[in-house]
Amino acid sequence: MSSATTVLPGAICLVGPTASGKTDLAVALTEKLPCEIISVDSALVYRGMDIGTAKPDAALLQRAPHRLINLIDPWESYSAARFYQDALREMQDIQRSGKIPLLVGGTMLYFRVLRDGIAAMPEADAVVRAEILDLAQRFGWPHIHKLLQEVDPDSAARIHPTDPQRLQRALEVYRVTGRTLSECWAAQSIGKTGNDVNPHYTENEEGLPPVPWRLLFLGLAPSSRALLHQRIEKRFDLMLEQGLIAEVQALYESGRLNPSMPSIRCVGYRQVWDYLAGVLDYAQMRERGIIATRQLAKRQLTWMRSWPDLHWLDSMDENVLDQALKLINGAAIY
RNA sequence: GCCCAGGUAGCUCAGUCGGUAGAGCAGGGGAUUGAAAAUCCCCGUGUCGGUGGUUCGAUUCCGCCCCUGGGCA
Repeated sequence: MSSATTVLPGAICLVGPTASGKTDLAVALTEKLPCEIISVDSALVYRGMDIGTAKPDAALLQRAPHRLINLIDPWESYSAARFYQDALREMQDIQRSGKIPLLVGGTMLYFRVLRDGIAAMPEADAVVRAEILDLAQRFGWPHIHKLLQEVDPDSAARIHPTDPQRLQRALEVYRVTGRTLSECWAAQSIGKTGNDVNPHYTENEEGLPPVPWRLLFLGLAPSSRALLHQRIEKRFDLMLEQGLIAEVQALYESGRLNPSMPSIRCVGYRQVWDYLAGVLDYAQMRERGIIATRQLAKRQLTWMRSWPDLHWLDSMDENVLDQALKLINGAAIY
């Protein structure tokens, strides 16, 4: 068992809620260890969305390059499965250069997909989604739920009749493949950790397995939630000062975007969009932006609390860097 | 000082033709498989401003008082 474990290459995963200081710690780590950063963030993938996503600026990127940022335009969409393939490719590339991948971010589903793998399913199908959406708008989502119940009762039992995103996806998978979600999942056993999987994995119709890497999870969070909230408020105001509104205005005026798109649903962008559309006044926009960021941080912390083998680091501790190095050395990641 | 409109959950408010009250937001908990910074589910006892009166019973009707906003002087 342990002999199989030792052949696996190691990677460091630094996770934390928004505004916890992940980037600072990651950059500091690159200066102490032979590692390279891979971003694990569903918002940093968008080109032209810099201020509101707290994307590292050019000077910082010069010092510490980040992979998997600025991949797509805001009218496109990314996916967890695409992240898996992109991240694995970058991890292997970093490994070949003799360095350690340092995966940094707060998109916990992406980390989860690396850790557990993902079943073989079709990618998003714009035409089928539009058909389902049209039906939903005419007859309501509970009607979609009934349709799903007829073809995939397992999923219908699991998905709430008012959850548009999951209902749409489940019915989409069935209409495109003729297979139910449960059937797709059954072909792929998930829930194992990457540490236990056979390194000689293959990508096939059974889906993507847990990545054949030993993943060391470091969780960065401030010791008090009040402190994090303070930081979030300050950072949102800083974004406004730095020109968040102008950044969103450019997107608003591009004519290619609307508030139902994933990019415009990002925290901050959604609220400024509503401000530009006259739905919110300035004070409401600011308040809701801050609240939405706090709620995001809370959801991220919830994921982290349930994460097995997560090593906690206090972002307010001045010796955070030493603590992190100690954990990495202790895990003998290289 | 007078007139008007209000004072109900942390906030914004609805409501009770008199039988002690409920939405949204906030907050808490939980889900989470190709949009995840997304999407959804569950959780609501609060001297109904104070005080007297009418009443079997008042947050609801009436009187007085206090507070807030607007108007008139």
